[in-house]
Amino acid sequence: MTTKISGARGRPRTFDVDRAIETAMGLFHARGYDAVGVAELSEALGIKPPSFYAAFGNKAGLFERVLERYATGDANVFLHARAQGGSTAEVLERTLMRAAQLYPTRNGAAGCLVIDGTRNSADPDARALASAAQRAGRDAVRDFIAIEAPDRAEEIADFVVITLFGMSAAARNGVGEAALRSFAEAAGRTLRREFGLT
Amino acid sequence: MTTKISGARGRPRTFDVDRAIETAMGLFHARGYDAVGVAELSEALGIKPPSFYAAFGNKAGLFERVLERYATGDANVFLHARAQGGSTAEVLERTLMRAAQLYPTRNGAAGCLVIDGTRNSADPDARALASAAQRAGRDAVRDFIAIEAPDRAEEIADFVVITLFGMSAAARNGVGEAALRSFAEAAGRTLRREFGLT
DNA sequence: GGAATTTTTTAGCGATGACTACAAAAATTT
DNA sequence: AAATTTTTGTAGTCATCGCTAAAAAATTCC
Repeated sequence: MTTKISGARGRPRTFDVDRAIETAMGLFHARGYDAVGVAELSEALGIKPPSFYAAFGNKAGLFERVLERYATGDANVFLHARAQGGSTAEVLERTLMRAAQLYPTRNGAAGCLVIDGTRNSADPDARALASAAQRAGRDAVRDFIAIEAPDRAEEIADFVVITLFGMSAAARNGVGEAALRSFAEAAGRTLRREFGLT
Repeated sequence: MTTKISGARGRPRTFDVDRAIETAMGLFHARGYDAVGVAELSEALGIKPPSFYAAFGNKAGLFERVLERYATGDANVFLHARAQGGSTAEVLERTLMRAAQLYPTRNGAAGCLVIDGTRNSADPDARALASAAQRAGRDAVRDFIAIEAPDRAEEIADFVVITLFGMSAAARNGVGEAALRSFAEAAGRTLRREFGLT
């Protein structure tokens, strides 16, 4: 159980860092950053706290890795919606519809980890990490909108992110996919009607 | 400083319970239930923990009093919007506009205490109290909508509360009144266009 | 095989969480 | 004034928080 591919010296790790990040992601997503302690994380990862700190530095260090993984995976609804192409309105509508599919409770986790993972957290480091990830996501949406509507990009981006905030909070409160879909569809129509997007 | 109106026996209280509830409301609203400890609450109230527990039973007991006060005051945006009369759409639009005015950060607190005060909380009692208050608010909105649109009351109530969720989360993230207003106005127009309310 | 390196485990650190036993203090009742 | 009732402050309780010192264990390099 200790065969390691890399030729690194020293005693090899007995756990998979990538799997550990996935496990931690599930816990943080389900219950929020503060509510998941290092003791519980270590237990879930099958390691002892010193191994945890040797691998990730501290709790916020693991959270940073988790957010990085989260933001580059399927959970980044805008990134994947844009990759499918189409008009500005089509991409934004698809973004909202992907959120409606993704946000409802699955394996105990609901909503968006970046949006709600550190809400009410008492840890400034964790909050800053989530804030940075959120700003990056918002900037990507705004820059994309600016291609078609540079003058109203900020305004439209606000509308999209507030819509996602509502859907994430609702999902965390147990609202189901059908209601989220209705909300997303209504918001999509508003993007065309109110902001004149095509 | 110990004159008491009531003819109750025993040593009189040296602090005002009503003022204590207001102070605690501000702290819970600004930072969330879990992030405000009993030690900090006691300090802010100018009392020692035993006086705290004698007066409120426990931390959740104080939170219950806080929520009761919050839900019967100006923070209950729907209650006050309905009291001003008007059509269904007018009352719901006014509800959203009041939220846009009320939710931005004031004295460190932002958004809605009932919606976001226990988000990610590890305390099941506190979560249940906020859930009950939230359900009561939603039921009031739904019952009001049902007078004009009984068949679509649930659907429209979902739309309204998800909109409020988004505005509360956005306000807690620092979004200002102007952006909240735009969002509320767009949602108000959706209520008329999509749901045919007058 | 011995030295060097890295991760592991054991066992705990100090700080803070919600909460409380107990007795003194301050009021009313008799 | 004495008894009763209630609140007060002192000084803790135990559990959990994030985190770590120290040494044993498991690998590679020479």
